[in-house]
Amino acid sequence: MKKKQNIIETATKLFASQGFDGTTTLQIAREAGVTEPLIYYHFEGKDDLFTHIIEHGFKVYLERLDSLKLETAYQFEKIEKLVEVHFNFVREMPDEIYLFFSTCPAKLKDKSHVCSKKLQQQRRWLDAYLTSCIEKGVKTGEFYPIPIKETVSLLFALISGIVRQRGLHLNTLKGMRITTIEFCRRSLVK
Amino acid sequence: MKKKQNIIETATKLFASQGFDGTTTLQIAREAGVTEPLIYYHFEGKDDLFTHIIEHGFKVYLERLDSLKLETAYQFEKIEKLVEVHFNFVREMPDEIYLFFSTCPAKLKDKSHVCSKKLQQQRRWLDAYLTSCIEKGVKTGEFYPIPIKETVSLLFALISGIVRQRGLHLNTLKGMRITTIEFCRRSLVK
Amino acid sequence: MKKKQNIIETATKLFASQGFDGTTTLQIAREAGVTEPLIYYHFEGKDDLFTHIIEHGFKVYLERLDSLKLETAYQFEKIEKLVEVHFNFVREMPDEIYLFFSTCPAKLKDKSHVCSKKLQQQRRWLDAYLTSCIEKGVKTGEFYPIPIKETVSLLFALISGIVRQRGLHLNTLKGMRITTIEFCRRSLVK
Amino acid sequence: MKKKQNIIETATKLFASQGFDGTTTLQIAREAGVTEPLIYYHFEGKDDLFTHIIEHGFKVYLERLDSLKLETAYQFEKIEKLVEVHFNFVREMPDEIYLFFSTCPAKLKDKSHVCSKKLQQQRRWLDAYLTSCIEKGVKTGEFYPIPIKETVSLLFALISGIVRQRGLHLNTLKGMRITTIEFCRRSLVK
DNA sequence: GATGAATGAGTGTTCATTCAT
DNA sequence: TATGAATGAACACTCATTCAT
Repeated sequence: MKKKQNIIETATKLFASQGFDGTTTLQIAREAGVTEPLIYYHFEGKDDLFTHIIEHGFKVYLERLDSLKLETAYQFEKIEKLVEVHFNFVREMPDEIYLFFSTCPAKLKDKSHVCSKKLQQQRRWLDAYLTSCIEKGVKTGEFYPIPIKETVSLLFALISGIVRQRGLHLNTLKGMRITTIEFCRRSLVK
Repeated sequence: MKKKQNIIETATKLFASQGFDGTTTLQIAREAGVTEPLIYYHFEGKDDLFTHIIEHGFKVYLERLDSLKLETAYQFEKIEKLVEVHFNFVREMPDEIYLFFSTCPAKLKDKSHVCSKKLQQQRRWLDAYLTSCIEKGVKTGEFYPIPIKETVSLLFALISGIVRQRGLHLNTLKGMRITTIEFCRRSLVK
Repeated sequence: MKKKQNIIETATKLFASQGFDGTTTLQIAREAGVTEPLIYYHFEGKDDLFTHIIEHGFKVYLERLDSLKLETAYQFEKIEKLVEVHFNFVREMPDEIYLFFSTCPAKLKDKSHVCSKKLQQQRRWLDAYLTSCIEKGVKTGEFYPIPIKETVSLLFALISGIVRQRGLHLNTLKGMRITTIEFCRRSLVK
Repeated sequence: MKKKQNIIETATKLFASQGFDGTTTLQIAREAGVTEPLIYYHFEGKDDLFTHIIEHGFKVYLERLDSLKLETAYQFEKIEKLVEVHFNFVREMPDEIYLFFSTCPAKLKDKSHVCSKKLQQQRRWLDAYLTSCIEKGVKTGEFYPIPIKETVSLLFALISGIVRQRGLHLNTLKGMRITTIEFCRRSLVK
């Protein structure tokens, strides 16, 4: 059973660093210290292995997101928490979150593919969360009178941009977390 | 010569939508209405075709970036221009810019690869441009006293996040351009 | 022990309907409700399982054939009995007899293979039986003066053709038995 | 283009002697003196190659059958011609006709498969031809008053049995042709 | 008796690439 | 320029079989 875990971890790392198409089952097997057929004993195929990784990582990710749904006095606090969750997640599971945000878009073409569905679900979740935050913040006067949809989209882009950077190990500055939060605060909070 | 152009355009579109590894030379040939060997007549191989696309797109991209090096009274104006250049570029050459920002990172592993070099060049250019801007802005008091490196990194993440979104056609709101600029202005300018 | 029987019955059905090469041990195991290694506990391998089926079916088949060796007043009665034995056998053990007559000939290439030997034995038995019948029938004037070898071969072809048809469920007419016998009678008996 | 023909001929021979599942593409390639990918250049895959063989052989076969549709004074003449066509065909294209009559029934399970369709077509053709013959023969008193359907089925079984024998090289007697015809004549014609 | 985990050797198939024309 | 024919190397995947338990 340790070998199955080996396969999963190796595959996650390789998919994140080389893409799905750029990673071969032989490579996964070798780096995991197993033979190729074992992958097919534990999973239905390369696609299924990928799906398993996405689904598992996504489950953990969603649990964290759901823990954010507590009431707060200020809307910005919710945005702050959201940013922090992503910083924490990318530190603990950098490959998984990188896959959510950067999977080679070939996979996304097939709308019925599990990955496609999960990623849409993620997008909808963040959208709903951010929209609610900003709408309230604008209404109560906590935030500047800013366009809702555009700001949601922008925050999503910012978060995914940062996650991608970290996933690629292009940005390892310690102060990013606080800088990002303050950057957003000045933009949003009156 | 029209066929060569066909190959380039088709390849650009396919690489952007399916990734480098997910696109075959046969697919490029068929969609471009030519035969496979013709690709090898015009280019040394699949890698060379990809390189050509990146280099050409990059040349145009750099020309636009270089046109920004004019003196301005305010540093934020430079950032504003930079954002605008990217919005323009992604509208005119969505596939090319998507490739710069999102190429499946397999290619990036080989640091000596032309693509890798170009992309690093891009990063250095933006880094230098933004660092200079923000340093000056902070020094002159135009900007808040913010950490330089982190803010540069954040702006880079924001821009690449937005470009990716547009490249994937996930975000087609008209107000994004002005919203983005105002978002940054409030964060940076006192 | 019921599981062993399950394996045998499932394998017989699958070999007959899909051929030896078209049937996998996994398929046999699944449809028999056991795991693959159990097949290897009871048999030496796939080949051995096949051999066992052929040999067992052949034993039953031969016993029936041997019961025909009783003396009869008329030679045609012996042919009639032979045809009837095959009609009975194909009704009771359709898969087994189908395998004798139609096994994908790949197996037959290896002349030393048990299956090959059994099938040759069958052929020799039928050959001897029919040759003796027809020779006598012709000599005594019961039959028309027909060429021996060719008629034997023809009757063998007819029987195997009918068995194949039934094994493939292509021919389920009730009157086939009597029609076949009368067809042969008119051809043979003066 | 000679190589394509090589592939077809080699594959025909191997499919006939080892079955579809028992023949590998590598084996076909080697015996045809080509490399495996060439098979995939000329055909879509192993299935397509098989289909091509069946379709081509079947076309020739049907052309011969269609040449039988001439009017004759006696119905038995039509049956005689039918038997002769099969004897000729099996002498000239033994592998092809063997495939029609003996293809591993796995293929036949998929009713939509081209092979399945062709074989059904063959059966319908022979059925219609023989039914018409025998009905007329019985009505005019040329034949004995025999059951139509059963006799058709029997003749089909006889022909396919003989073809199988010859395809397997189990029966190479020269007198088979005339013996078969006379056997049928005595059975059918008053 | 019975099984979950594992594998060496292959299987059909695809790919980027080449070559003769 | 342009292509039909061809291939070495690799690919995802399957198979019959084994072994520790």
